[in-house]
Amino acid sequence: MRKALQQGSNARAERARVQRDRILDAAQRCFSERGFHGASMSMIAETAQMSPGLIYRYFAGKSELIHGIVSRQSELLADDFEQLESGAQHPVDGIVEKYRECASYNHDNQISLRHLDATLLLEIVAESRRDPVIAEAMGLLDQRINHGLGQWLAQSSTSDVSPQRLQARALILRALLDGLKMRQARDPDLDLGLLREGLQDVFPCLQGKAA
Amino acid sequence: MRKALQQGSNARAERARVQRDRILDAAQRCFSERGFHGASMSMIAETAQMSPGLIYRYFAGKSELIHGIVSRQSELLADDFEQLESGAQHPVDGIVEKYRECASYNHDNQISLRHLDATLLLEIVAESRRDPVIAEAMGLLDQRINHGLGQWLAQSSTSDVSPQRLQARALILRALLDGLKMRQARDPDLDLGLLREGLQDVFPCLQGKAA
Amino acid sequence: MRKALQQGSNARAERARVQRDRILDAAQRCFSERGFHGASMSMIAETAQMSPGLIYRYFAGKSELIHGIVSRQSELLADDFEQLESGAQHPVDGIVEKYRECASYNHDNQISLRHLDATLLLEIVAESRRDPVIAEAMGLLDQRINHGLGQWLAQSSTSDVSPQRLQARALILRALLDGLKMRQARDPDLDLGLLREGLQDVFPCLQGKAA
Amino acid sequence: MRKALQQGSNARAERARVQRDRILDAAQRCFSERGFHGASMSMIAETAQMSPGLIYRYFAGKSELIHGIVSRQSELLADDFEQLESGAQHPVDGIVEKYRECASYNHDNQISLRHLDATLLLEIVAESRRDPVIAEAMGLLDQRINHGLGQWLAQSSTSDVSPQRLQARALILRALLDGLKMRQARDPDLDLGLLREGLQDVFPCLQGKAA
DNA sequence: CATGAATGAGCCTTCATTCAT
DNA sequence: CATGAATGAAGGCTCATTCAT
Repeated sequence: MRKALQQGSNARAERARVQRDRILDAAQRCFSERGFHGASMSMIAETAQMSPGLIYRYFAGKSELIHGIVSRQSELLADDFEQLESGAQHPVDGIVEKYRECASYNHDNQISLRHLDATLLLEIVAESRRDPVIAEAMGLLDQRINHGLGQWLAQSSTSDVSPQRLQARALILRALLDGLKMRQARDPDLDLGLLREGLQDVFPCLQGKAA
Repeated sequence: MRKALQQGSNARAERARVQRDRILDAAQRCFSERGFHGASMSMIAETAQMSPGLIYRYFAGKSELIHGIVSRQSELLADDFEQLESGAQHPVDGIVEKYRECASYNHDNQISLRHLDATLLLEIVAESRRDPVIAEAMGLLDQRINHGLGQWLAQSSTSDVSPQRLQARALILRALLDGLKMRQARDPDLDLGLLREGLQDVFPCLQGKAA
Repeated sequence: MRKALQQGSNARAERARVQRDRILDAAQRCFSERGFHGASMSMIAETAQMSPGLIYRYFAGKSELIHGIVSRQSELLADDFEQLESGAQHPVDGIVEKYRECASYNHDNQISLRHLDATLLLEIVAESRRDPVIAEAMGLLDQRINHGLGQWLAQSSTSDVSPQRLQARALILRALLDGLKMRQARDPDLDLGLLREGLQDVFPCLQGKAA
Repeated sequence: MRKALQQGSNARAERARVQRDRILDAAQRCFSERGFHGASMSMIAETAQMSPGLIYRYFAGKSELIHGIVSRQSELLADDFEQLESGAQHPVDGIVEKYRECASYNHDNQISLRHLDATLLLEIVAESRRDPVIAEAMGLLDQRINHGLGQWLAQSSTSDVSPQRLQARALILRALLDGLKMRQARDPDLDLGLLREGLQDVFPCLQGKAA
């Protein structure tokens, strides 16, 4: 009896997870295409093939959708850092490759749910300044990225670099990456060769191998 | 008679200029506080102490307000590049100083009309993907910044750097600067010392003096 | 199960039909009283006892309301022509009677939804010159009337009348009828006796029995 | 001295007349092109090459413009009836010719100030039901037309036709003419040959020569 | 759990009219 | 007489959210 109940409960929870994901997929797609303010709840509902009302059973409101999207993205991030830290790929190659991935989707007007559309990201950051719900999600994402970046810098730098300097470089690297994302939003067809060349110039510095 | 007419015309033109500026001031303030979609035309009108209808005598619509704001900012940019190119200040100091200026306003919840609020900038970039009017304004701004940055890099690098490498570095520098702006939006109280330290690490590379 | 679903679907469709009709009724009433531009959507919504937003679930915009009104009227037209063609009533009597019906409502400041208020019709025709949605509706109405009139003239004329002459007479008859409607808008209390007398004078010509 | 004053007064009155006419010309043009509600006072002012405010020195409001247009038209009418009554032209030819005149302007998207655009006329009639100012002007126009039509019918009919019958025929003729105008609004490119043929069929009846 | 009809506040924009100059 | 900047009410329409079914 207990088992049956638990099974029922599990099944229910599983179903909820599936529904939430379906909604987030639709939301991310719509937000990417039309922007946070441009995409309506009904449009998202339609994309998710459900009624508008049902969304509110799983999310408290529109902002929560962003929250959900950012949180989900947060988890995907682990993979990227794993690869970076594994050293299997040169960091420059890693960044260029990642950039190419995001941009290609953007360019083909397809949307990859694995990456946050550059424009959407900007909107989210902007919105996070005014919406505490979104701010919370972004805070978490920020923390993870900082942690991951810090970790990698620590391992890839020589051991005589002071922790503060490490932090400083993390800050710069972070800014560089964010700025690249912003550029992606402005002109999606950036010359990848140029990007690689530029990165190769600065990376030694960031790893302290140029001093 | 002619003189009187011309005076009248001048006075009219002057008044128009004043009104336009008053509106743009109000708009920039409102957009910074509530976002492009969050600030309503009547709110802007109220801030500018005029009727909503009057705004439309000077601007064709809401997007044109952004256009106006960006264009105004575009002009202020010249000063920044002048200072950068004059070499009177080390670029790292210039950037840190500029950053401090923007951030301080941001932090005090005041708004400086001399600087584009970081959050607003993100929104503008995001919106520019969908709104041709805003896109045009941003295109112009982009061009100016790229030109300015290119110029400075060319003059501050050794002469044996290939044009393509110069371009690559401009790209990276641009991204770095953009990313810093983005960071400003995320966490306004950044440690300026850390920022300086980080910049000092990478700038030699960007100027080709680290190879 | 299937049956239940179908019932649900039917009920929904039925409700939609009812709502659409309720809106059209309200719109026709408001347009008749205040004109197309004088009647606001909220006024119509209030008359229909619903919120303004709901109207847009059933009609894409204000013009579509006119479209709906005209289409509805279009269907009622069939009855009129049936009676005309049945020959149960002399055409002159039919026209006078129809005129009396419309005018009486008009005169009592009541509005009959079964007849298009003369003033409203004029507005619709005028608006159809500028609004494609309305133009389409009027085009359909025109076609039906022309067809009906043509049919009746063909059957009530002697067989030796050329098709072109038939067309010419249809044109004149149509103009006469339209003009009567226009007169109705100008001075609603027209002497019906006079009208009958006048019609009796010209009808023989239109049927070719006066040559 | 008196003379000078009077001259001044005359000149002033003359100037006023010119200004009024200039405004009415612009208004008629704008109304014809965009409709009563679609043409704004500023648009009319611009067309008349003056400031919006100045219009209000000569006309109390938008409705008065219609009033002025209709009144002016009223005077032009005399010529038409004069020609009709002179008998220099067969009435059928006269009507067809008049129709052609109006339609040709309509069709070429030019606007003749000598004729009321068909669409505008419909709007005016519709508006006259709600606006007393316009109603008054239309009342006058109606009266003149009725008088003119009555006069002509009386002179062109045989003397044994009763006055009531004359009235009845005037009513029908009026409706026919109005309806033709309405048709002009609906489909501007009407076959003139067809029109003439149709008119030739009914005119004998209207003149009582077919009974 | 799911639906989707319904709400109603609020948005951007227009425009007839006024009035200080 | 003339200007045109300024007003402010109103209009059409959208959409996040709720709730009866």
